[in-house]
Amino acid sequence: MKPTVHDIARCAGVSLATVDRVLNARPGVRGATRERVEQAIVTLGYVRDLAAANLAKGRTYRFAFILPANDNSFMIGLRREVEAAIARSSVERTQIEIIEVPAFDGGALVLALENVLARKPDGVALVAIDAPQVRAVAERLADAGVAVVTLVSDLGASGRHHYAGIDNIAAGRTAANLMGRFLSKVDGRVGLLAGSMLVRDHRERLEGFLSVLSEDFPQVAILPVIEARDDPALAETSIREALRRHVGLNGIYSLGAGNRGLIRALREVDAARRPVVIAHELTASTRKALADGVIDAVLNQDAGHEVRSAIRVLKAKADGLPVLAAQERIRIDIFLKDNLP
Amino acid sequence: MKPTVHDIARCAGVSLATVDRVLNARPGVRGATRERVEQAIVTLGYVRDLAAANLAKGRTYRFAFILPANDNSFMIGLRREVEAAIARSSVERTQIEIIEVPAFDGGALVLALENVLARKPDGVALVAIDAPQVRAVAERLADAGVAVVTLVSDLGASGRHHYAGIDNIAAGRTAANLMGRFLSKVDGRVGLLAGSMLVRDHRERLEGFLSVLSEDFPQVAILPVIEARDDPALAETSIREALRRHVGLNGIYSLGAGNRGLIRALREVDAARRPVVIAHELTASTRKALADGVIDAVLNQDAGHEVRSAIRVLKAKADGLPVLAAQERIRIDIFLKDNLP
DNA sequence: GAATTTCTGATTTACGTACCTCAAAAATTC
DNA sequence: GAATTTTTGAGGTACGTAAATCAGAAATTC
Repeated sequence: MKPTVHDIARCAGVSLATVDRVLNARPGVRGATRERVEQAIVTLGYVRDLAAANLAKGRTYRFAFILPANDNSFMIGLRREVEAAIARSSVERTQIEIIEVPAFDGGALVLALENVLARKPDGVALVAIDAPQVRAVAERLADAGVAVVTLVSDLGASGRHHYAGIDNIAAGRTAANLMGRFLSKVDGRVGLLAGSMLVRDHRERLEGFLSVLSEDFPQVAILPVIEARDDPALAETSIREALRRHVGLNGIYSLGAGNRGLIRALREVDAARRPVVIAHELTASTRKALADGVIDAVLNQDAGHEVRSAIRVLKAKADGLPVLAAQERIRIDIFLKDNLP
Repeated sequence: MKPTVHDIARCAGVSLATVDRVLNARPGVRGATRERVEQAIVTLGYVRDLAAANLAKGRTYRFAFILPANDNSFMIGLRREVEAAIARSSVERTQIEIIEVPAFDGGALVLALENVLARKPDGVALVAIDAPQVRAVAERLADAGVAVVTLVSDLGASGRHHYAGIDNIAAGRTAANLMGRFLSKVDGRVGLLAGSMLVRDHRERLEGFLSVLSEDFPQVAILPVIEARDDPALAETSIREALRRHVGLNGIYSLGAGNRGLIRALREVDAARRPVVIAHELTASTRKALADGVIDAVLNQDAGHEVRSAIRVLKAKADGLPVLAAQERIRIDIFLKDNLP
């Protein structure tokens, strides 16, 4: 039988009230007594029944999710997943608020975090921009006892308790490996389409991609990076132009979001002369492009998993519990046209 | 505020006892009254607080996991994950029993299932062999109110409530896609190494692989399938012989487990003349082979996720709750040497 | 050693649900 | 309409924990 607080009281020879004082770090227990109780807890192997404790406390976890007001499919999907979590909130004892901030705007993010700090929720999840000011506010939040989890894009280990997202260096390296092997011609020329170098995820993908390409596929030439701010229209014109200018362009790695424009530009090219294309995030448009053979591979992060994982971690941090690292690792999904879910 | 049983009682104008009778399907309530209560439940949007209910009931979920007594790394890892779940059982209100049966032995599996049926647990998870007799016992279990979940290898939709494993046809198709694209030579010859055609997962991988290869890469020739019963020693000699006999062999798809033997045989070949190799399950040996360039890609299913998912689903089924399909989808991980976790 | 402060024990209520008993009310049967 | 059965109400206890009160015991201070 699982030991309860009563068993501890009996084992330590103290009353229930004293056990409660020790367990909940309330004052009014002498050091010697406290140790006796802690000893009893260890010897009996007591673990607090979280369900019963939350019931007694009537606890609800208050969390804030700060999301960029981007209108690309991935961010829309991410928001939808947070909304789905809100719909489950009565069952999960959570109370989640979504805060939208302009995309790629460090100042706005800092302001939003400061507003959150004033309300002192149990935890915050944010799609980070890894600027020093952002990190500073994040640290103040952590100091104030608020659990901080970065989502999708990271902040560096110092600024947060946990990162719920993929390893973007590995993603870039994987893209390069696939690109190198899919390019049958040895004299490949590869173009790169990014969102913004302000966010860490894009920078890391680029870094990983370049390092593997130069190490393992030195014969492949790399063209200058095009930054399109995850904007479909901008991406479309840039790619169309690049395709026209660089006639030997036979590979494109799109490491950001907003692939609708890229795909539109690609569809204008003859199937036989289309470059090998690797993109990120499985959305309606990338899925269709993959099925049609316009895109060759999609690296994906599952927004639903990220949101659910972030909530689990926020809860654990709020309760001072450890997180199961293996369970919370967000994986890089690789989709070819044959393993579309 | 979340409505409680008290709110229902007040809203329906009945006593708490009557609400309880309706909620727990106890007899002694007139049809008209029952309807009034059900109406109140709907209008108030009541959802039973599972934590409180389980606390009151002192409930523990009794589950049985039937695993093949295979000694390949994947099955050992799977068992370890179930043991990890057992270690969490006091927190998760579960009581899990592991039952080992000889591998690839339908009769033994049937016997084990019948023993389980006699004890009537809340749920069973099994690595299935999809024989008619196995399906028949599984159906009897389901009829007896036991939740049945297949793990890793499926049984066909009729025999179980849920399948916690990857889509093996898609896995085979994916392997073929990668194989076709990785083989730079157009006149490839591909060898196939399987465990046993008795289990559905191996059959389905083979089916998917062959169909994509013949559709999209018709120039690739396929050699007869080698069945090695997931036995490393058997695999080693078979592959060594195949490599000697078929000098033009430049691709191998290992769709079963027990890759240690395959890898040993491969290491004897000159790096320059090694075939493109795609295998299943990330273990210590396949991981090392991947890092060393002996294997080119590994398709993996995360045993930890499968076990945790199976438990979540068994709980949901035991409580008559729906499962979140998106959350429980087990994904095909594709590992290259650049995205090893 | 008296006064004060600090600990500790005993007891109670509460969270939301399950499950039990007993009596009263209502409906049904004869 | 009396006897019977069925339905309903009222109330309690329990699960494991949190949080509170209040009295008394022990330690500390002067």
